[in-house]
Amino acid sequence: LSERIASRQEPRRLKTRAALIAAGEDLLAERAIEAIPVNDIVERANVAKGSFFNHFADKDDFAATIAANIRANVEAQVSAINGGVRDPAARLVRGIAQFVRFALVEPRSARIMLRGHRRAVEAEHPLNAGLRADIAAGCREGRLMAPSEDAALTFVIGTGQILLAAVIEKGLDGAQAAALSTDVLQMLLSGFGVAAAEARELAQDATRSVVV
Amino acid sequence: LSERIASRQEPRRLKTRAALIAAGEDLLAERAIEAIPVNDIVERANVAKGSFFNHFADKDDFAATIAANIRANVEAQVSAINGGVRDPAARLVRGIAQFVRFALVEPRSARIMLRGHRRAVEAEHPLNAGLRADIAAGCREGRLMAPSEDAALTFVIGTGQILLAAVIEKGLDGAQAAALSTDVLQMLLSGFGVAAAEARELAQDATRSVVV
DNA sequence: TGTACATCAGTGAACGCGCGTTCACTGATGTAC
DNA sequence: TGTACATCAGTGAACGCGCGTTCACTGATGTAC
Repeated sequence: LSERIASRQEPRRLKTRAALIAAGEDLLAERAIEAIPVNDIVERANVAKGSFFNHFADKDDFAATIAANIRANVEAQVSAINGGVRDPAARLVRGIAQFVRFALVEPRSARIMLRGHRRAVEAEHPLNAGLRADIAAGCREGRLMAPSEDAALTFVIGTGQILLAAVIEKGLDGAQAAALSTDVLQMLLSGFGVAAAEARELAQDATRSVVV
Repeated sequence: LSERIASRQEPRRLKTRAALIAAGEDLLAERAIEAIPVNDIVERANVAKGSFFNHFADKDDFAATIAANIRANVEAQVSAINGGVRDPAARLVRGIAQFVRFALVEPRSARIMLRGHRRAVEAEHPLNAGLRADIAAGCREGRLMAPSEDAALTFVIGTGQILLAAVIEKGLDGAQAAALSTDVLQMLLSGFGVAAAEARELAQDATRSVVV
């Protein structure tokens, strides 16, 4: 939105900005933006208070910027993991598995995402649009069975969210997260009418290739 | 905890307290406690600022009291709806359907519950303890099939949470909520290995008797 | 290469508003007689 | 029933702290010559 003309001091500027954002990610992982004084942010970033307002209009702008960064990050990871994978059933579980991996690799960001779960159910959310397409394709091909597309989407989102929450809140390690994800994703595919044995295999493949 | 000796002025006291709590429920449904000034609470409750601190130690105490009330309320409703129902599969979907009904009947409270979703995954949560028992019984009897009890519990909680979120955030009416719940609960039971036709029937019974 | 300079991000003291909390006082309520 | 009283919840002005935000100034950076 606020595109700025590149300046000679761009590197200096970016360094300060990055420090602020890193501090914000640390603090937002713990509590909501309303409960975080600007003082805490700049202190952690080792930056003067005034600098904060050189970079962000206000606290809400700051929080929104960080949330948008994270969302874009996750979206990119999920769509990357499915590059070249055609089977809609595999795409579903691989996408969720990548979501879980994100929680393991970047727990700070995942925590922030979990807190701001507002628009998670919305159809317009890009992550959800991708899911919806996979579900629609799967139903069309007869690969997946679901009473309705809306319900299927809701069902999948719920599964993804709860896995994210479980990994973060219980502090699972990689092995535990992989085990739980495999079992839950198996149940998810069974819910779509995939036979138990194949569901397990697909779930295992997804978590193996992704969670490690 | 802080049991107090009954006084002559108990009714007067309770009236003020109820007004504060009602105001708090209105406001907490919109935003977190940190973002709600005490001024707003007492103004909406038509009560002097000082009264707030006659009743609650501080803002956090206030928010915690409201959250505990709501939780107890939901727990009572869910356990009531399953009185006399034996079949674990039916108990699962009826419990979740009651959860959805709660979102329809008391959207304010449901919104607050959704916001404070912190400990939702915890096994010790009474709602989850009940679920776990039903799942364990179902697996023992061969009525339900799941790769692990933990995964099954996670799966069910995720489904319940996402339905609550969908009803609240999309503002579904009773019919829409019933339709979505039926479809999602059918998929949930399929995930537990219940045959499609029977899963649909159980899901329909649960939402019919409960959501209306 | 060295020096003077323009640019622009960084700085932190200062401001004043709004907040949570306190407390001396008011007055409503039920009781004693 | 009526009146004096004790109790205790309600009241709201006052307090002072901490907050978000501003802005005049500093100094780092790259440029011109």
